Amino acid sequence: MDSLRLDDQLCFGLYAASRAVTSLYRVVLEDLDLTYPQYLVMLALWEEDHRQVKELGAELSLDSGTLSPLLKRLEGAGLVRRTRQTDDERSVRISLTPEGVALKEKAQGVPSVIGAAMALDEAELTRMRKSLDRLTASVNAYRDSIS
Amino acid sequence: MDSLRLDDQLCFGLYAASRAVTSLYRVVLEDLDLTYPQYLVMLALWEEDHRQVKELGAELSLDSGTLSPLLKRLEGAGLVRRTRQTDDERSVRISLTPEGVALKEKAQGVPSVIGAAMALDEAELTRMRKSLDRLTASVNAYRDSIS
DNA sequence: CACAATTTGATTGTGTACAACTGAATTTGG
DNA sequence: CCAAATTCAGTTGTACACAATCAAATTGTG
Repeated sequence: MDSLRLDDQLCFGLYAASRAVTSLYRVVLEDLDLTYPQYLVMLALWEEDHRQVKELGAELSLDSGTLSPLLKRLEGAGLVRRTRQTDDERSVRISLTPEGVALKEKAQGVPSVIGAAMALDEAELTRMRKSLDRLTASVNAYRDSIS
Repeated sequence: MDSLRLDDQLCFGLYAASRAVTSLYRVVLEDLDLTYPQYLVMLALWEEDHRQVKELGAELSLDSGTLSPLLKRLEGAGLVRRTRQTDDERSVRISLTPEGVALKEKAQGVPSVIGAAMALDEAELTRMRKSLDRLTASVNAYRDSIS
């Protein structure tokens, strides 16, 4: 299993599955004019509004190089507002606009469509999620240990 | 399980795991001066040399918009050659240079490092790969059916 | 043969990802 | 109290992804 031929069965599977899911979201989110990463940010804000860029980055494992332009696009679309915090001028607070809050209604149908497309039963879904979480943790720990 | 809160547990897990694995490859492939997608192309060519762009695209599910610039970078690095086919001037044949062939030796150690980092036993690895493959197939089929 | 449809790769434009760096603001150690 | 270190967001540069479009070459059909 250490050959260059079989090596990537899992890694490539992961890479392919991730792109497939993203491309499904592309179609499903077309109505909302959101990309998948933008949708993730909106999910985080619907969950808890008024977050620092840093907090969003920690939750989604994305850095400012990705989030800054993404948040500007969401601001351009009128979904969020970016305001400097008064007590700490370094940090920027991201808040939903009324339009951003309202978009949550339109997003209600998304999960069930995605769920239907995945066609996995509850047990397999749970098992997979756990495996993925452990995989991410292992891989990140290993990467940090060697670099 | 259809709430916006829980929706993305699996999808986000997939997204996060895929990025984590790619970031591990970034470190591991540093020595070879390859990105992960470039490594995938090299794997495909080590497996079978002299392939059309179209064939590589089919194997990796990547289109020419991704592959054309990527292959030019590999050509710039001296790893592959791009030649127009004489019998069909539309198609471009990608061939490994001696340097490209030689790089395979340096890549021998990659799979075991990745395998160690993932820390999954054989059974879980197999189960996960199968789940991912089925997931990809379901999701792609569903996407095609609605768009 | 003519010519419309298809195939193939390239190009353009948008949007992530992420490393590396910058600059301003804040915190901390002495 | 103040210089050094740290934090935070933003910017720059490189490299995917992928939709849309294009041009050239080939193929199928009448």
